[in-house]
Amino acid sequence: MNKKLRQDAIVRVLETETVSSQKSLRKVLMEKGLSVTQATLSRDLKELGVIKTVDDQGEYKYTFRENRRAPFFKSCEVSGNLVVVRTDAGMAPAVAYRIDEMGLAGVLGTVAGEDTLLAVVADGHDARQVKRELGARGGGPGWRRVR
Amino acid sequence: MNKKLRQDAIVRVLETETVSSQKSLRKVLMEKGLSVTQATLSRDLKELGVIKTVDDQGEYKYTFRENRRAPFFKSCEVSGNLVVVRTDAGMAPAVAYRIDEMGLAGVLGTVAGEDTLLAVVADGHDARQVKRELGARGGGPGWRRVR
DNA sequence: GCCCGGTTTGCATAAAATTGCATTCTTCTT
DNA sequence: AAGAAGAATGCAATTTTATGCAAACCGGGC
Repeated sequence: MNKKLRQDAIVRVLETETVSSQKSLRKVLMEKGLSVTQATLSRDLKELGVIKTVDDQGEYKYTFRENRRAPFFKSCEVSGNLVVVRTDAGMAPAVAYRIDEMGLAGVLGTVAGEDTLLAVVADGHDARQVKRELGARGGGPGWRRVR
Repeated sequence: MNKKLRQDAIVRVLETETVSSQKSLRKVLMEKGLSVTQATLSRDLKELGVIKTVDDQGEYKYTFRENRRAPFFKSCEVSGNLVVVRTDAGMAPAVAYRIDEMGLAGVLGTVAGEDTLLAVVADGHDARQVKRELGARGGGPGWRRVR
């Protein structure tokens, strides 16, 4: 599909350059050989959760909504009845706390180190389901949010 | 000054109602007896760091940039050569880690409980200065950011 | 292949936001 | 109190963004 391609390109552009209008974003994309209209960009940006913010110099600039959300965790994998969650350095206890707070079905408890935590899943429950639910809550960059 | 009054009102409105355009924000303010033009609102919103986001229902809505920033800490006080920082539940270790990372002059080390941490300041250094520097980095809601 | 449902896109236009400029209001200074 | 410098605001015009609608496109079943 062409849409995904284009939206990926948009993400890449916004991550590297400062863009302050859909018109100029369009120009950049055109130069990369991606032909697209401003109308489509408006829809893409809405879909991607891109917003127009004001930077330090007081200029308008497009950025990702996600940016501001605190990175929640970096990865999340299953091993047997354990869910292994990696976080930013020092964040594991905080994340563990949040997970406890969520009260996910089947989670017996969590143990946090510095940048890793384990969630222990009860027998009879599926750790992969827990992983899925954590995934839905989203991680940091890399865990592209599903809408 | 009238400007502050108006901007405060804007903050209050955006905190309580869903507003999706400057025109409708204007209407709300007018009803509250605050006469203002859309142009001024554009400037106010820019100044306040208010941005147009997309909510869960896929509708446009104005919100504060600050919202998305992870609450860093809730309060920060000095007692002797200690800086006492209160955080959200479970966040203290993470915040302590961040503070260590900042490498502030005069901070010998930090000790974190669950929602409170202490930063120990060396003799000859001023704990109040450390507090000031932490404050500059900003806390969560309540620590209104200075621009 | 051909038709059907859905999704995506462009076009044109409406809606919304930003800005230059002139005017008014504030705050100092003298 | 008068005047000057700067901030704030309205107005009008421009620029930017959003969207209704129709055409183009895609994937699946027949």
